[in-house]
Amino acid sequence: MSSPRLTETSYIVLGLIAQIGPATPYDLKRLAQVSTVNFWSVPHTQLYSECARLAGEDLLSERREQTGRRRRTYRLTERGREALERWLSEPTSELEQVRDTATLKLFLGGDPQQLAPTQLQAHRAQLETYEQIYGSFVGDAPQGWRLALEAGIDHERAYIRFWSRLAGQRAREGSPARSR
Amino acid sequence: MSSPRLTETSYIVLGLIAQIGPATPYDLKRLAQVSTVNFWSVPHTQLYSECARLAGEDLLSERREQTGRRRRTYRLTERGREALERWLSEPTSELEQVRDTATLKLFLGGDPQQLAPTQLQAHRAQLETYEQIYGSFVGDAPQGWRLALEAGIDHERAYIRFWSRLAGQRAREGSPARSR
DNA sequence: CCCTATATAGTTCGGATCGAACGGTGCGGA
DNA sequence: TCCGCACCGTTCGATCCGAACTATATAGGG
Repeated sequence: MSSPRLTETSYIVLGLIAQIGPATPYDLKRLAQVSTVNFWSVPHTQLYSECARLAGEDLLSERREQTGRRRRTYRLTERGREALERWLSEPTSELEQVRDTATLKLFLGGDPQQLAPTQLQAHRAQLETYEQIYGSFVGDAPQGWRLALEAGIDHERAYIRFWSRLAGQRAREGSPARSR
Repeated sequence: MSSPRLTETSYIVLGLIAQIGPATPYDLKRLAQVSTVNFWSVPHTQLYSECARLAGEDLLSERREQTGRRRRTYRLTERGREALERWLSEPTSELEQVRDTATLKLFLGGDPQQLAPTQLQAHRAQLETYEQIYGSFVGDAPQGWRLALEAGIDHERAYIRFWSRLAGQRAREGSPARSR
């Protein structure tokens, strides 16, 4: 049991199982791919190790098939549900962490005019994907899913505005060949 | 020399040195803290190891004080500058990666009304910081710095709009006690 | 009924990343 | 002189990450 030391990844596992019921790591993997990826990416191998770890902490219970693939199915324990509820009810003042290669290039001196078209295309495609998913939620999706997706859509729109602005700008002031 | 295998972190190092001239890892650390953190965070220990690695690849040259702190100062080699220029001139279609604890809580069922005030406060403070830095750039900051910061400001505004919307909403539909 | 192709499911392993913690160095002031 | 703090640099173990691989199930063709 010891000191739990739960990370965000732990709560993704606990939280998804809470929403969909008993699941295998593989189920979680597929689910994470379409839902969570937007604001928290987890490599799939970690879902396997994380489930095992949480089972060791008695936050999940594990049942394993005796034959064939010997799949492990996990479900929430009472302790697990408590830990999740506790975490969910605490607000956080933590800010987002972002890693964006294109902005980095811009920062280090990349040419806006050259970067913008590619980024615009990528972000427009992403926005379209999100909107499609959003459209497929009728009333059945949990509130949290809708809200998180709305946040993602907002951000894609912000990126599109940003890169559009750069694309639409004449080569910008005399731009003295800085640095060196 | 071998196969360089450069990561984004590598280019941050090369790029910052290109902009400010010869520097120690400690210089880079302080600089990164105030400039890059917005769209790419690098833990400071990695700056030390990364500089050493790049020197091994002949992309940086290293000179070390013979006495006292024995600081290592790095400067760009010709090869380093070429590698940097090559990377900067390639557009990328990669999208941002985000990790945002608050959105995660929302997604997993956290109460919007409860999360919003804390997030609003945090994002407002962050926006203010950015705007202050932006104000301190008169005309002297490189174009990339201004643009990257503008992107950061756009995103903070998006977050503020988003959380404001949630804060300002009556406890939302009957919100059937979903899940379980 | 067997063979192959494809989707599903799970694991291994080495390298990259991370950050807490620690150990020196230099300087200003008592 | 020597104390204390800010500055500077590094070590180390833990975690994270993902490419690559193995194994299982199933469906369709012959």
